[in-house]
Amino acid sequence: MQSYLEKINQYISGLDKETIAALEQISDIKTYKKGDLLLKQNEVSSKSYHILSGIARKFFIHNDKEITTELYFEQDLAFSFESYTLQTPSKEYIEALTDVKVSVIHYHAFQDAKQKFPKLTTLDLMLVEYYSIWLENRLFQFHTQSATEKYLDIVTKSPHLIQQLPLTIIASYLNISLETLSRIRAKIS
Amino acid sequence: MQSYLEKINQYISGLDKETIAALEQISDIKTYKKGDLLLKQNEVSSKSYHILSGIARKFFIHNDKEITTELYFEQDLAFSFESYTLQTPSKEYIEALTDVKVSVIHYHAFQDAKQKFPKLTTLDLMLVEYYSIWLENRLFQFHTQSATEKYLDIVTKSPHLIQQLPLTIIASYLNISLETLSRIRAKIS
DNA sequence: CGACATATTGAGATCCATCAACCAATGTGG
DNA sequence: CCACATTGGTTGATGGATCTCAATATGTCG
Repeated sequence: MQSYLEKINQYISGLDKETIAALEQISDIKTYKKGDLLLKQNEVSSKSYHILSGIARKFFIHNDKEITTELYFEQDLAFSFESYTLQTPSKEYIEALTDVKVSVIHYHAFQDAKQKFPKLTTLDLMLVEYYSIWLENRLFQFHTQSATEKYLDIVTKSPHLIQQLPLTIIASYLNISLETLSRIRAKIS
Repeated sequence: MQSYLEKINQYISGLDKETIAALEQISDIKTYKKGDLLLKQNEVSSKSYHILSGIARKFFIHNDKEITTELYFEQDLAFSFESYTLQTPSKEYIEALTDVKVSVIHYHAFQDAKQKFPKLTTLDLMLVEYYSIWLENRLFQFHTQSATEKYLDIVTKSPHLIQQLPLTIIASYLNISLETLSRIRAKIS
């Protein structure tokens, strides 16, 4: 997986100048404040946000409970996949968890660019493949791991999550209650 | 989602003869008997199986328990996504649940074909997008639904599952125990 | 300081898994 | 074609993981 990200980055580095120029031309730098919503529920996700700095999350509300589906750090690509791909209303919100700086590309601009620069289709494919594998692994987690195991997993594999995010968000990302998470932490240390 | 499948099928219908011929040239019809393994754990998933008839499933074993991750019916595409994409050993098995007839395409043959027929890259992208959305929705299920809700969901949305598969498989697909599923069914009817 | 968000801890309830016994249908070898 | 094994499903008893509700503590910021 790590190496697949490298492969993607290599692919980007190897793009011709025209393709890169086309990408830059349709990109737009924006900033958001902590707490701002980059995408609201029922809105169509018509832009992709490449995180340049800061942290964001994607979440939805079910039975008055917030469930975090993805956390975004520097270099990540944020958007609601289903909404973006089908151009239908989003079930999810995207929220800035800190002040955030992003590079924005509009859906339609990117679709057009793919027509003119076929290498962007290949890039798109690689990115979606990467996301699919990530999704598969997350499903695998929910299929096999207990609350404690899920927590230990991010402690070892993604310690930056724990250092930079409130437990409320972590719990909602692991789909366990804040209380359970608190108890797990007490027992472990 | 339904309509996205239609869009994909339309795209295939609209392909030029050369592209279609190239696809057919690298396809191979094969049959498997009920119980046969189309892919074994630790094997690299080097072929995709387009199901022409019959039923198959993908599963892995965790703590001596089989967990079914996907069910394949006519027209579905069967392979272990991560293993196929990264060409690394598969965590999962693919098993024929009935006698099965498939059209097989080798990974490398398809990669080559994409080089020569760029429309296949677009097709590949659409298929992976479809799979990502499917994965997102499955994750959504596991995040939000109880055992009973998951069961009712397939009763209403995929009744053919219940008609054609033993409860053991259904339970393992919903990630609940066979006993729990049996009790849910008893309570409902 | 006061107010609001964040985290901890306790008690009780709930969902579901596990273990075990049992039943029904199917099929196979002698 | 019977006897018995195998597969698939049901039902009961029990326990564990985790949720919910509620009270309390800690932290942070205007």
